[in-house]
Amino acid sequence: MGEKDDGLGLGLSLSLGCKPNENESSLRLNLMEKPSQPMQNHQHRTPWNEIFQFPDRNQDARSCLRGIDVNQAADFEEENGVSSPNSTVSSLSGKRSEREPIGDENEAERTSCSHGSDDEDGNGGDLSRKKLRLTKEQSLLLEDTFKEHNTLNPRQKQALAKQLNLRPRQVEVWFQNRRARTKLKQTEVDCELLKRCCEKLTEDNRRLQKEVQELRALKLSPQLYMQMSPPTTLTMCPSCERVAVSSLSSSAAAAASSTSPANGQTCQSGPPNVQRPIPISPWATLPIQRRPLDASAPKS
DNA sequence: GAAAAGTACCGGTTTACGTCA
DNA sequence: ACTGACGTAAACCGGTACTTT
Repeated sequence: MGEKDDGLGLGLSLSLGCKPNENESSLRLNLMEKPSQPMQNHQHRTPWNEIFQFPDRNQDARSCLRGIDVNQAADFEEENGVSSPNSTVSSLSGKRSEREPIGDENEAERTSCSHGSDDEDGNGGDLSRKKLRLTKEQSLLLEDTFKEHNTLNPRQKQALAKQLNLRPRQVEVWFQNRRARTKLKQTEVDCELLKRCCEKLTEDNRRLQKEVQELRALKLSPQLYMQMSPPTTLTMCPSCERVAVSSLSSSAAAAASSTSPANGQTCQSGPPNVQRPIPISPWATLPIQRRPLDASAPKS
């Protein structure tokens, strides 16, 4: 895979020239569950109990939907091989089922859904996997835990599973799916943002192309060319090719006459010629036409 | 250091379930 | 009441990356 963006950390940097404070910015939804806390890359996993500690350990004081002290609860599960990703109901799954300890599933078998009875631990006679919808309370607790941290270490998984009356594998799957959902949502938002940026750039491009066309047309008709109001976009010194400011006012034109002399003069770094203002057209600083539009133009 | 095993995660897919017309 | 389409979410599969032995 390589990128290992770990779901929420979608690093789509949308720096396509969109101004950061434009409307697009407000479009960006805060789908990152923990934006200030980068998702733990599983290559450098930090033990959850180091970075995810609930401040209040008094569980009785909280609702059951808030803040499991997994470090305490995990003690109950300590004896079970913690980190085995238990497969679930499917007896058809091959390699995962092989390493699934069957014994500890009995308790969590009932997922407080009405279908729990025919679950048969996934190894019974029913070959079809039964999908057990989580209850509202289970989902709430899972969501709450996910907001605290979107990955679980084995201990946390065990404890959460214990609290939820689920299998650890179910908790693991839920977290995986939840990360995938979050990433998908973030991707959708990013796509929308990119789309807007693209539309804006397309519009800018269209406008600039139109302006270029107008300028080319005007250059072919010198009379109009001299009477034209200055261009709204960039101008350039013909010799040094330095870009001047846009629209030339009279004073700016005078300044431009001193810094960007027309008629083949270069803008030498000398004292500006203030005594002899050169009457130039506002187009005097047009960019050099390196590729003549009309190669058959008179050369004199 | 190389190889194998174990583990955790991810993307993609399958499938059960709930809803609605 | 039944049914089929559809969306959602639970579960699975194969692969990758990393650690441990």
